[in-house]
Amino acid sequence: MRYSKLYLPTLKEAPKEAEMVSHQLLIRAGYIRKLSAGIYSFLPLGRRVVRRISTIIREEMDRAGAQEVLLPAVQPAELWKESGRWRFYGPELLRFKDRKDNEFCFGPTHEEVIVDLVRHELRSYRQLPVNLYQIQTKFRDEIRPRAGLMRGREFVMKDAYSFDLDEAGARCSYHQMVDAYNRIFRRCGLDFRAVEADTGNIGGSLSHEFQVLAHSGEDTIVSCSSCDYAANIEKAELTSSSGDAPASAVDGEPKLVSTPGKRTVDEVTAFLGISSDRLVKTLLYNVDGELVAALVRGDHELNEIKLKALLGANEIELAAEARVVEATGAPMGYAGPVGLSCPIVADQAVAAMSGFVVGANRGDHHLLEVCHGRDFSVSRYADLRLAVEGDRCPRCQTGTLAVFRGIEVGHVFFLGTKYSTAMNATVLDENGAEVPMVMGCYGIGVTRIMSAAIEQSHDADGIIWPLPIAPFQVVVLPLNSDQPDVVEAGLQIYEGLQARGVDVLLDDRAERPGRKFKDADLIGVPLRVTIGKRGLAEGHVECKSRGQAEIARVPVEGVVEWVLEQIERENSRFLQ
RNA sequence: CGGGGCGUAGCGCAGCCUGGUUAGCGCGCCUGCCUUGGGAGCAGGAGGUCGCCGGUUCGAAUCCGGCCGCCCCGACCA
Repeated sequence: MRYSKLYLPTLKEAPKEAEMVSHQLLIRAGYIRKLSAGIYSFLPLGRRVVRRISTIIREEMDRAGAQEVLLPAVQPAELWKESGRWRFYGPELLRFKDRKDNEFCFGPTHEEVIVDLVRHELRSYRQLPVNLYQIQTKFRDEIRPRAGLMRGREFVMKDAYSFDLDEAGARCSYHQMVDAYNRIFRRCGLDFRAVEADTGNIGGSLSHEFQVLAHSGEDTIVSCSSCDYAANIEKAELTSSSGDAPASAVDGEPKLVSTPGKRTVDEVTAFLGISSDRLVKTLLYNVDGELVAALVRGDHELNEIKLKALLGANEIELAAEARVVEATGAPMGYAGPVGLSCPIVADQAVAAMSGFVVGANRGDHHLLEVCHGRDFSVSRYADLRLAVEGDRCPRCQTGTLAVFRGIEVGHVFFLGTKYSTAMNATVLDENGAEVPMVMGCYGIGVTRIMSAAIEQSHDADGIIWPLPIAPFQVVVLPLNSDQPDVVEAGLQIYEGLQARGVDVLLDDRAERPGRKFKDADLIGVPLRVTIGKRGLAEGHVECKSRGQAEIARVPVEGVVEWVLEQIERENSRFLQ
């Protein structure tokens, strides 16, 4: 491709709306433009990256035995009513009516459509397993779209759905997808982790997320220092360590102490001169309408997902201030378990404590030397807190957990028969019995990968694409557009590379060198061939990798080989 | 939805508080000259419903009210 013909508007300054690096660079480097909140156009460069990523995904999905389909984006409400999600999906589902007043939605996901497709055709266990996937645009009316492609409303997603006769088969399909995903993200040149994940509202029992490691990631993940355990922090289990041995109550009774104006853990512990692990936080939750108190040690954070699971609740939220005041008889900040009438659950670490500090359910007062069992009773102890750096690994019990930030680029779910049962997608098994197919679903955020790759790989000058997903593999810069020999050499190298199947961008603009360098760095093409008149006079050009400082002087006739070698080397790094 | 901020040329911004000539600046764009190893220089030029609607006023980018859009934090998120 010749730069002079490329629709590639680059910007010197980032639009103020972009805060995150990947967002700024995607706009500045001419990959995307915003149409509306969370809705973007992809310019040629952006389109190329989407295509590169999609190609890798297709190759690996096909290799894993899945087959590509293309499903409708617009879906009739009837299907969603059948699965029950028309009611449960909420405002994130973009709904509208056609001219005949029939209800539709723009698909945020395609379980309903795929089940409908398959239930009419798959009738026998002999036809299973089947795994169908598609790559297409989804729309989710996010509460708050942000960070460009990272959390858009409209986005490109690969979604796959597997159908098996039984659970064992479905598990096999699931693990095939996990393998395929590992290959896909490795081939995309991403530094990522597969982590155990919460299944959220989609349901099911087994789930993994694929998280690209980046400081700016929205998700927090933990991974073990010695075994391969890794999990989203929402999901990370904790076992009670030896330090958490149950404490026995000592004789005595709580002491009421005045703590004027001290509400937060920090304020109270500083005021009393104690460390925060000597205090127990009392959090009042509204659990499906009922009030429940949850206790965690002062230096710990409650994990709401664990609390929700423990209580088997549909909906939990921190109780509103008025409710807290009503239940405790005290202003916010002074809640405590002693004398509370609602059920009390506590983190297992609290079980190991005795003689601790809690709120007194009285304004400006706390209680010292409180013991559970003696001063109040806990209906259940459980693992309720958020994991932190250094916690013992729940799997191997020897390693410790490290905390990372991640960007979720893929998510696989073992669905079971939730949708097949709801929508009556059954086959006959070998005994002639009608059984619901066992499903799995597997998503990859194609456009989000673009953002994630940039978050992970950029510098002050711009993007540094991993070679496998770069819009071009090489950029050729003839620096002096007024020197026929320089222009001619550039053209020869360009054509030579094209002849070998290399995706090459020739900067044939009559721009000054500085601008060509700046643009090349900004758009992030991994390999660069620079042709200057002085070097050319000596028969060489300069070859460089975007992410590295070294410049190799290569004879003009050796450039094509140099590039091919680099591509070969890069690709082998990323599997293939 | 709660909190905060913003909307003036393609992009980044000033002007608004304290109303008053043709609404400025930088980048980009066009023409010419010049220049060609890290976003050059000089000269000339084009480009604006000041987000929208209404109000106050002799007069509104500026003051008031309503609405819309966008960004950030939070809640939320197969």
